[in-house]
Amino acid sequence: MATIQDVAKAAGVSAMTVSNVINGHPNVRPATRERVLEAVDRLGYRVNVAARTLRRGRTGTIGLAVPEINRPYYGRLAASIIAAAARHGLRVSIEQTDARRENELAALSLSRNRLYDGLILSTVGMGPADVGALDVDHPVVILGERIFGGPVGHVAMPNEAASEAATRHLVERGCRRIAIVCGRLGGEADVSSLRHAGYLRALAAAGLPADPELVVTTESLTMREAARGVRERMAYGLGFDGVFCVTDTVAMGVLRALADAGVRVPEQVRVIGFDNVDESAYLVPSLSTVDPDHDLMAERAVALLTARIDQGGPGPEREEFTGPFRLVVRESTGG
Amino acid sequence: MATIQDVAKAAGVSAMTVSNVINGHPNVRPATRERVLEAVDRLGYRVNVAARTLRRGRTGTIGLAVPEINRPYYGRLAASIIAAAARHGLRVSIEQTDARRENELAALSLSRNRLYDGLILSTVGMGPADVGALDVDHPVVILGERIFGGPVGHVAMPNEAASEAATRHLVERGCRRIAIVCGRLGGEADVSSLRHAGYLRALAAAGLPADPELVVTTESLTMREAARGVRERMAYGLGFDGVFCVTDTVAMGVLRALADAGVRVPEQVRVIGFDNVDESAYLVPSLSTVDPDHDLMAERAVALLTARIDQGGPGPEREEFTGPFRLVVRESTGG
DNA sequence: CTCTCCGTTTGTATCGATAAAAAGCTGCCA
DNA sequence: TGGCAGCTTTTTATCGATACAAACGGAGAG
Repeated sequence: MATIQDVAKAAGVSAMTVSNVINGHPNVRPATRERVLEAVDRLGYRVNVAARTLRRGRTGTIGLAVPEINRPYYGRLAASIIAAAARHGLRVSIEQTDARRENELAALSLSRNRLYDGLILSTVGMGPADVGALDVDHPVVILGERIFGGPVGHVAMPNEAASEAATRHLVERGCRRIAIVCGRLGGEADVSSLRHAGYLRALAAAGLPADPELVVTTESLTMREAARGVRERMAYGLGFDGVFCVTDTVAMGVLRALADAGVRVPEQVRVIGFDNVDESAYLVPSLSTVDPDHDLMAERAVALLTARIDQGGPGPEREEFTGPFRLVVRESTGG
Repeated sequence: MATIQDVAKAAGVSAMTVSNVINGHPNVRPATRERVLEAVDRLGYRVNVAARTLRRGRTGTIGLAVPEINRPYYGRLAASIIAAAARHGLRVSIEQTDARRENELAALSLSRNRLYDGLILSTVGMGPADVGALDVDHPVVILGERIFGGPVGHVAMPNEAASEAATRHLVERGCRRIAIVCGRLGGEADVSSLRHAGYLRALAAAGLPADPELVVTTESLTMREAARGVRERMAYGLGFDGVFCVTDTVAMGVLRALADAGVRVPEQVRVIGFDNVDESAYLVPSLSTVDPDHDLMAERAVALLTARIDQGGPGPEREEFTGPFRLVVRESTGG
């Protein structure tokens, strides 16, 4: 594989001149540039990114750590982030954490290896006890909830407001006993707790009682667990006429469980989700949901990160951005 | 940020000894190892991957280029590949090509920048004219179809056989006018053409005529295009009682279009897909499909790639692996 | 005809880690 | 006590690109 030295020799110039040409520096005579480019072409020279990285101290790559890329929401997110990063001239390397605390911590420390210029992390498993890990000395942006401190950027969804709007929509469509399907409620600032809070607010605003029996908690936010949770709940009879699902993936599990029980949607039960993944519009019935503008969130996350990268350190203080949302009404709530 | 030199100084040893400790080399006295580890810990030392890469000539990262990570099949694939790569001690960097030829070519040349030790590429846009681009001098594994030459590894699905089995399944369930929804048929070895061939074989074996009107081709294999294609076809009346969809994503679009037209599945029309993505089991009706064992394919792709990486060059000759498949029968074919 | 000045080019040092080879050290045996 | 074998540790050189400063060369001024 040709090096910059080889090119220099072939073009009859010094390595520095080749470097200057490659990097588009001014003050290179056109004739020289020509000669160098011709040699680059002839030898099929490609810059060695490792060497450049070592010298410059930048890798040109950012890390993205998500629980599992194989979930519609994270796939959607990753696609947007890769596109946004490309606009900033950065590549994206993906780590899967399986939503496990130790893997999230490992991702944080990996980015300390200078493997990435910065890290975008979707925390799910870490808790307040890990606040120390967020006291980082390199650029980090947390995507999602469970933030607790440290000099990191933070991009969040409008969880409470959007959940309240989604639940209110069910109320407006005539639902009186509205269930919520969510993950475990730890009382912390995780996705389920925040969205649960919005759900409660909507109930209160409508003057509806908050029946604990209508809160279905699952081990994880997967289709399988959601379906299982709803089936168990229905074993005691259909006690609800509306369901707010904390994610669209959860909603898919719920729709399946309702279908298995012969419950018609939206006639008997109305269902609404959260995320507006691509599949939601094509389900039968199509799924009403909250659309959080993934592209904007991704763009902001990358922008917050590049700002921190450009200023060299982790960034001095905490920065936050909460995205907008839009209710998308479809068949599952009587569209 | 502390370097290996700083650690060496702090521990009162040479940099080499620190390196030996870090890399778990034998012949380091336990007491020394202790001292070094203590210093590493105290200074918060992390190895600089760029420097290591420069010296070793390996990056420890492989590239994965797919059309769009935000499609269930590619998400599923990426998840498996990331897991498989992790088992081989490798990280994965993802590029999105948007199924466009020039981006696929760019991915091939990027991997030449020594950014990756090797590349796994899902070709969709490239054609036989680009055979020259595959005459690579570094490790490459092509995933999927449209292979045409060059010293690359190749992992393929059992397209024809599985498509034939899927179509035969429809025949066995009593379908007599079976449609296929696929992408453009260029006559080349792309996914649509191969699966279309399997479909034709099954029809021939069953003594059914191959009616060109039953071939619905779409611009791209997305839910949107598939739904559009089926709607257009049905504008002239429902002329089929079974549909073989070349991917599950296509099937989702088809199911939606059928629902819009008030056609009942499987009573009036039976539908089968290909890929067995996670969502398929939860659709209503749940989708019969072909399960190609993604984990195995991913493991093989990574194994082919690491073999090529370990032997230094692109690898001498062409290697192929075609996975197994399994028919998964669910509600959409009368399960 | 010589001297500056400025645009261009080059030499040198360096980023941090590690392979390979050389040098130190121990302990053991003759 | 000398010498050797075998473990440990250090020295040296290098991976390839680039920042910086110094050197070069040609044009125009005096």
